[in-house]
Amino acid sequence: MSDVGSGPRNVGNQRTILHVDMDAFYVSVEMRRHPELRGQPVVVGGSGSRGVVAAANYEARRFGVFSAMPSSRARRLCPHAVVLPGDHLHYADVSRRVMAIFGDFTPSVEPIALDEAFLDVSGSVHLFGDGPTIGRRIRDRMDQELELPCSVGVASTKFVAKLASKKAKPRIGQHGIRPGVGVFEVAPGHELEFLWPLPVSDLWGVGPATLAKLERVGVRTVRELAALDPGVLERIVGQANGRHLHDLAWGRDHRAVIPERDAKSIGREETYLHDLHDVDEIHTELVRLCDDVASRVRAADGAARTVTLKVRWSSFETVTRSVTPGSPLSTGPSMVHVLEPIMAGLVKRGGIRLLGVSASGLCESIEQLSLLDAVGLIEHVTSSDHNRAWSPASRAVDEIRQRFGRSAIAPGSIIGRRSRSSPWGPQVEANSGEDEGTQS
DNA sequence: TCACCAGTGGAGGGTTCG
DNA sequence: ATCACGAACCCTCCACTG
Repeated sequence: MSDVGSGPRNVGNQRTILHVDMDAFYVSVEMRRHPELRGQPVVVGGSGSRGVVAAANYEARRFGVFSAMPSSRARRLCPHAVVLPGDHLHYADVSRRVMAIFGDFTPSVEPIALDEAFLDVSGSVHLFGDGPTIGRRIRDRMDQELELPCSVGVASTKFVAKLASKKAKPRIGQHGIRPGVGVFEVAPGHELEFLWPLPVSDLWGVGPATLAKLERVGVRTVRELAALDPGVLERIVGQANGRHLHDLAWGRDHRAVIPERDAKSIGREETYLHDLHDVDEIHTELVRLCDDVASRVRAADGAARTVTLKVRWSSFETVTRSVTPGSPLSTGPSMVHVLEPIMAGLVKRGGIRLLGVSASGLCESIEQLSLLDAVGLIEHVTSSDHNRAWSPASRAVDEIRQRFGRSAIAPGSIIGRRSRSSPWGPQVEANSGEDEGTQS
């Protein structure tokens, strides 16, 4: 209990980091379009039995409904809640305007999700005022220009700023919803005072598995974690995680706000409303997923060194199988070609609940089919031959889609079928007449 | 030829986050 | 007591190389 909170240190090169988090973002966006829903419990998310809640407003949270909760459970807890399917494209559009407002205060904006970002405003304080002042100005603009509430955390490090924004949020009390303070600052030098009473589960990187390991050695608060010998901690939770957590418990976090970073993997997975049994149908889904992943890989001007297949059976057992062929892939057919044999070995094990394809080891694309390669194609078809053979066609597909929309062209085997899924699980079948009406 | 070692990279699984 | 999806990162095992 010695030097905690003994005043600011190292003020000279102190950074000022903001963490801005929109309150119940998806629901708040929906409220602008449906003012009549104000005051009612509203949930955005998958409506089918296999979906989850993407966002719940505070009225719904009073009934114990939270994001990531299975929709079936949410319905039990709050049967009268209004459930909206969610409109990801619209949220992404609003998110761009949110990020644009952040950009007016600093060029150093690191989006974490559609509704959340870190801002390094160290260089902006002489223009707009100190951290809390900038936080208040951001909240005002969100309110005036977008009618969206948000909470702001201010601190000298990213992870303390993130915890601070949580403190600023509205809360569910015994007497209903209590508004939050909106902006919460942890002043430089007061980090440990703020951190140590918190439960370890509040730390970034402590999920259910790590929490269980820490509880086994009697660690429940950040203070207790800080007191643990670093070597012991590393043995408990692994080297990288141990070092990281020990640093966080002592308020050390040197990670910079990074405005843009290249994606390291691109993937797509889908949980089906009904388990897949039919081999042809499974093949069709594989083609669709590969087509989707490959086109996004090409959109990033890249190719994938490794492709991974993920299968979840109805038993919920899940496996991944990855392949790294001789040369990088950027076309759907070439990905199907390398994954098909693996798929064939897995289909026999019963109904399939989920299929996924992901591309990793992304690198710059390699181009063109040479005459020699074309001759070689006849002899033995490798995945790279496959890839080069399909490259020109794939680029043509990209152009058509760019001009006429995503659904204008598709591999022959998947024409007439389309995904019934959303990012929050399969929807109920009712609206299968006119979905995908979001092409503009 | 054998044993050992260090480094590397793929594969497969797990954890975490929003 | 049956829970999505997309992405990042970590760990462990293993094969290969020198």
